[in-house]
Amino acid sequence: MGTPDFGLGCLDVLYEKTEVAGVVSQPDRQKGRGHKLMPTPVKARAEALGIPVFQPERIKGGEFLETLKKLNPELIVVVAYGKILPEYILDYPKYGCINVHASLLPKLRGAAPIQRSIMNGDTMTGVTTMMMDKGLDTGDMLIKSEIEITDTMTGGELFDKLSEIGAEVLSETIDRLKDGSLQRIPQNHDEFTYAPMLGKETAHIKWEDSGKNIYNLVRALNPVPLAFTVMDGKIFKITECSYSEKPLPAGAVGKYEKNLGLPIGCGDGSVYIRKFKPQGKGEMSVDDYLRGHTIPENTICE
RNA sequence: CGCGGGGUGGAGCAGUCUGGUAGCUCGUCGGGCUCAUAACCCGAAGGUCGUUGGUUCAAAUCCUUCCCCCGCAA
Repeated sequence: MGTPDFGLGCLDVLYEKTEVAGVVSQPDRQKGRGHKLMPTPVKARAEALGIPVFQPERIKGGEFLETLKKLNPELIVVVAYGKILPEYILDYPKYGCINVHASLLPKLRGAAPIQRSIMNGDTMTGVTTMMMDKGLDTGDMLIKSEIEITDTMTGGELFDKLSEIGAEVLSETIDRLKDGSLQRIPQNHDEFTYAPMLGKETAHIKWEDSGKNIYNLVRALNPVPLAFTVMDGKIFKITECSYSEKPLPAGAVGKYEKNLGLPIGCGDGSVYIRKFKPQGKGEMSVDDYLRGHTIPENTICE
């Protein structure tokens, strides 16, 4: 069971190592301009591999139980599916339900561990496989793999790396499940943290925050959904920046500096914007933008 | 038919409302100045104004067809 790109590597692993009875993904949603109906990435891959796909609108009710009985799985693997599984599903397979989670549990339980780890300024993260139980990412851990987060890594880069590692960890988990050497390690429930879903306001830059936090937010949300600010009523999505101690009032634009970018004041100094996406435009350097536009000093960003 | 913005030399824009010589800041190339420079001065090249049809003496500009890009939304 899975929905976004993150699950593709895992699906391939399962396809190689097991007999995949079926794939469950979220229903297709209207996406993009013109409300076009787009298949989820996992669905698209599954169809390409010739695996039957199921997209129940709700899994709590009895309808899905019918499907489950028909497929009669010995094991269910859940990778970023996006719905909470009721107990009747968790209890159904002989070998239980295994989840691939993109954090070092018990840290960052929840929906958005990848972006949150960068936003928090963490230097290490990883992937954990676990036996699912009825709590939110609270089950016993199976195999864990760590990775370093560098200072410049973006959410997208980390996403790709973790997605690779996720497939490797799942592969090992499956192997050891088969040879019976898998061991369950309970989580230390006193040390957990949450990684809540990213809402729209999460991406809105709060200029009274520290330069480092804003920098982390910008790279965590790159390439999607991108951290943004509002200047003169227009949205600017920030794609590349740095921070310094140069003092400026929070949210106020300073004088453009050729080698650094456009400074905007924050809680403990200022953030230099080097590249951004003005509303209705593609990504461009601030330098290019200023050839055709003027951003007066002391313009306030909200 | 969900709402909205846009397509003008290589880049970023102005000009469109109120039709009348294709403009700005850069970049590129050539030359000059300088110990020197991403600085400064002089000069040059480079544009079917997204596409189709129409109105007009005359269309980047007004009407029309289609294409493409993007923001919101979901």
